[in-house]
Amino acid sequence: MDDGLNAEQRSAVNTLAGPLLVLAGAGTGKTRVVTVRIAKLIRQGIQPDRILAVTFTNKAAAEMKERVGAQLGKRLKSMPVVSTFHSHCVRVLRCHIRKLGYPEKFAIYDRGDQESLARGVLREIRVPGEMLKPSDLLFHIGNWKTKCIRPQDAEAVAETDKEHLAAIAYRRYQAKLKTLGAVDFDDLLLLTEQLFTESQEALREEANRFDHLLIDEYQDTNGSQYRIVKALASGHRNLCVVGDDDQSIYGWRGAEVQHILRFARDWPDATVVRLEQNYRSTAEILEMSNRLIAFNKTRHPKVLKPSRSGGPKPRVEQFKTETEEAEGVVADIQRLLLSPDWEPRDFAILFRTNEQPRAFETELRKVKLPYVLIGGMSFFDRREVRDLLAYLKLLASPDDEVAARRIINTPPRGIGNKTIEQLTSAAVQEGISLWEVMHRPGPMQALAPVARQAVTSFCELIKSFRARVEGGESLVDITRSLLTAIKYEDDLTRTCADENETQARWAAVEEVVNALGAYESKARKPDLRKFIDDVALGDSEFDNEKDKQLKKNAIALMTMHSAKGLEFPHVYVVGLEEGLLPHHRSVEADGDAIDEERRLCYVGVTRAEERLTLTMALTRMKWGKPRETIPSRFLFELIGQADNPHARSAAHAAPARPAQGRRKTGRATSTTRTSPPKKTAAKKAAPKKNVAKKSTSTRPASQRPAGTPPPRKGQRKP
DNA sequence: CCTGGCATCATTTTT
DNA sequence: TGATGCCAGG
Repeated sequence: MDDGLNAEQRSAVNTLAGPLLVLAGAGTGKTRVVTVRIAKLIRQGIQPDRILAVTFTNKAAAEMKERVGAQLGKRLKSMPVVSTFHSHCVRVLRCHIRKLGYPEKFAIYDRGDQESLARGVLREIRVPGEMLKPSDLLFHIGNWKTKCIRPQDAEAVAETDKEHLAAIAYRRYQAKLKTLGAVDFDDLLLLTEQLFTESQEALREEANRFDHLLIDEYQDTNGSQYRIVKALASGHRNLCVVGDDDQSIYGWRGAEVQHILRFARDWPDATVVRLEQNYRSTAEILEMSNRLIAFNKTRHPKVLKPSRSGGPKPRVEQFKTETEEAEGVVADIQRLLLSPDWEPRDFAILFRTNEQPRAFETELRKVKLPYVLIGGMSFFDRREVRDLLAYLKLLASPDDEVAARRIINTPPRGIGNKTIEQLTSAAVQEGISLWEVMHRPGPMQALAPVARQAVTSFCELIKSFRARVEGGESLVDITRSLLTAIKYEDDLTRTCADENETQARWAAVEEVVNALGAYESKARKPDLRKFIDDVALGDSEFDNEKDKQLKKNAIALMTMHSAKGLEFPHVYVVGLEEGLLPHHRSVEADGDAIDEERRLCYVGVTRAEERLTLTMALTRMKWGKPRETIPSRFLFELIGQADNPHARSAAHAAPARPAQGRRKTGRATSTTRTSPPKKTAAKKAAPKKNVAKKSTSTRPASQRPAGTPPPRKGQRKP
């Protein structure tokens, strides 16, 4: 049954017991190995539902489920549990969170909710916006949470004024979450971890639920996840982790490559299997990729070996502006699409930041090529979607203050800021929720009669619909009638500039209703809260939509982050410029930030199966102003001076470069390049490169001005 | 209380 | 450039 597996893959599949680390390079058939392995476990008599596979994204989970299903046929009574960390933690917490003093029906706050909450907290403690913005606060809280620093300890570690302020706000934020019976994304992990340390009973119960634990994308686990994994696996020790340290791109979210790097130390009897045979990309693409990633200092050494030969050479293209970059790329795609070999879905344009796709979108629209913009959590950020979800949340959990605030006066029903202010301060004083305070005679009497009336009827509205939910009526019906009751469509008509916008927004509302309908018809026992959880965790019907989008025959536009795990015949990695691909935040940060950017770039280029195009713009609009750019250092690393005369000449020219500072980029690290690699040269003139091996090992020291800040640690191991 | 206009502000990646 | 916040007028 493991026919067609190579030796490496086979050994990964056959090590069924004990700790196993699979170091799977890009395009080495990792998913296949994992699914075959799971299937094999089941064939050996392991109960499917005693296997827990944890993936990083919902998409990956869905895919894995599908493939395991395909391997085994549908006649299984149960299926392996495939879940993301976050979803699994929700499941665990729903059972045990009482032990931590939270209500069983806790609400999950997404980013938008967090922001509202943060805003409220800052208002309450009267911190003016210029001293600490909600996003700043969340940034700090996020940092602390990923480092497991509790609110009460944050002040001790705070250094700057902002941090001290944030520490105070953090206490309040966390306390508030708790009284509201809500948890944020980080809490899901943090609380699970806490649960496991505080309750042996809960830990035992959860750990005993499975005999085999499998973690995909292990390089992206953060501290909490790492400890949760350890806790769950230390009993049976049947832990299989799969990942590629070279593709660790979530350090900013607390992921630590160290976890995968030291797996063998954590589990001394671990088997380590390397998958290096790449089935995805042409030899030349791989050569570039290998050469690039070799500049990173800390990694499990591995070199991807090609199985494909031939194919067009990877190209580097340089344009004057980002508009021309978009035009150039799109024109190239258009040209290729003339051939019957390719269709739109074979193309992907990968970028670093979310402002980049704009130019490509307009261009693609202009020439009427179908495209999909993946990611960009735009859908849930849309006003109308958030509004409707807030109503649903309020129906599901009465104390959801953030939701309440959002829709208490949407559409306008005569509850203005002043009223809300009064109610809030009363709630703070009495230490109760906004919802509760609306039922206290005292604070209510203090309101102006008109406002009081408005508040009362709002409460009635919510209560009546909540009763219908509890009565078990169809959620879709309830939602439809709710939308009618609040005259939401009228409100949209009123507030939108034109009819198109109204329609678009209403369509989004309908989409939510449809998703609810889909959920309702699929779920055995539909539960509004579960639906809302799924939406918050990105595990909803919407994602199926997104997946369908990907399957739509369209050119894919996405960030390199969201491209992980995907592959396309034609890949355009765009915006290879200093400050953009090594993002300036990473350039300024010290430590391993640049290495992560390099990994990101590596992820980008290794998506390409057939043909890779790297592009950059010589000037790029920033904040409405055109700004000169500098070619990304990765460009030089990718090309490899040994292979390309222009890259070589660039390297030779380098000694001149330390005479820098003429271009006022303000950063000492900037290399004052005057002649970036010429596209034609890179494209055509590249001589046959049988010298790749040599070129990987030596990055001329001269290429980077000596002694410039980001110390080149890029010495690769022998 | 609501709205629209003006100013200001900040620019990464996402479960 | 675009998103958001604040203020003044309705």
